[in-house]
Amino acid sequence: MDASQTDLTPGEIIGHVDCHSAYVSMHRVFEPKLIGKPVCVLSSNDGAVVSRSDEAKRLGVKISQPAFELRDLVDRHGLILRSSNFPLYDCCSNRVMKAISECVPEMAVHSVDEAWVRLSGMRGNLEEIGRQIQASVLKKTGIPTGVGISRNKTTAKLCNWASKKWKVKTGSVVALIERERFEKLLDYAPASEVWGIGARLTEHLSALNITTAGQLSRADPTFIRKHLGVTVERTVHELNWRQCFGFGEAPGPRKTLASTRSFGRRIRDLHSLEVAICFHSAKLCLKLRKQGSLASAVRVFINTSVFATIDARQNKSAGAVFIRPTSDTREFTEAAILLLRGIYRDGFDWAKAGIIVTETVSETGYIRDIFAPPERPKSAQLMKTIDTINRLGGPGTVRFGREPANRQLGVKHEFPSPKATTSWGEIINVK
DNA sequence: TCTGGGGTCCTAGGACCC
DNA sequence: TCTGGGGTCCTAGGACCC
Repeated sequence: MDASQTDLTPGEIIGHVDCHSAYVSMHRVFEPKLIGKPVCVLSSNDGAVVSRSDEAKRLGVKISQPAFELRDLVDRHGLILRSSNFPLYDCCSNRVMKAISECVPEMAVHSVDEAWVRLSGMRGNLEEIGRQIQASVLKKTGIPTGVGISRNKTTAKLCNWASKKWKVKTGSVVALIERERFEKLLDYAPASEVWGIGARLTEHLSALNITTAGQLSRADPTFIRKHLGVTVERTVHELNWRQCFGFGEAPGPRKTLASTRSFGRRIRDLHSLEVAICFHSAKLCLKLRKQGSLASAVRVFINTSVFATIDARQNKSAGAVFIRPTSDTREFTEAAILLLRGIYRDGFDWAKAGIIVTETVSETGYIRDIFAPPERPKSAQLMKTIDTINRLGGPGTVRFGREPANRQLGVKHEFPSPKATTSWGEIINVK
């Protein structure tokens, strides 16, 4: 019965801030000539669109559209493409988050381009506070944002949706903290725009004659829980002005970690897959050490393309448990290679490979298995030394023999942008 | 020819135990 | 002809997010 909702804390005010066309805006900061032009950022391997400017949207470009369909727009309408540049986004994201946090008493990062802010108890007009956040982030980082302010996360996000829908009229800030005004928005907004309602749930809801956020808010929570699960029930409660999703202070270390990649071309031999697995292994062990975790369980997978014909399609995976959890690249790689050899089959066009650490434990304070083999001597010192060299000299400065020399793993990257934040040679020049 | 990567939470179902 | 029931743990898969 209980969906762990609580009645609204009196005076609770939650805001949601996100960057407009995040990746495109971040490229524009360092390449101002892109401002006002139709621009798309592509996924790794230049596969599909992950971010597009308003101008590109007006040309009809869709999120997730495959890049090869864009050629005509590039030739005839001047559409500009950029390959993704994750170090750049990390750097910009940190600056945006810092700028937001300087405006509010409490902030929680939600994703690379979104943050929650708690405005409860702040004095003054809420819409005005939203505009101040927006102006401050723009001034300090050059990134435009939208702000939605309401009573809980779900309603704040819906307000932010409205701020984009009526960008000009609202100046991309919408604050609705009275229920009556919010209900008008509920009846206008499609159910698919509610946070937590994706494509599949939209279909299910539609079959139940629920197509607007307002209809969803009036659905029977017990019925919803029975048919669509407890998460959607919580969403219904939140639309009804209750609070089910906590503000979410700083999250702990990640429980699962993954490193996966599609290859730029198909792979048909075990050796090439081993090279890729060694690359992922080194990357994951670095991630583990950075967050102070050890891997206690791991899974390796190899897949053919999802677009391959049925009989040419294979998804293979195998997992293992570490009796003594580890973040030592040598041990981890050995285990991963053994798993890979167990699942590899000749005669298929492998398109993607990866490793998922399915279970982690804290470096300090986990209980040792008395039958576990002893740790390799000086493991921690060796890993620390490697990490220090690679931090100073750049990723891949020192690596194990089986790791690939080319850290791109043959991925396509045809439309690079200046490495303005990571390379002295390409730093931006202000005249 | 060419269609991302990295997370989260929840649930169903099988294995196993007593 | 009869053929338990309930708990826990694990895994796979579904659904979501950005």
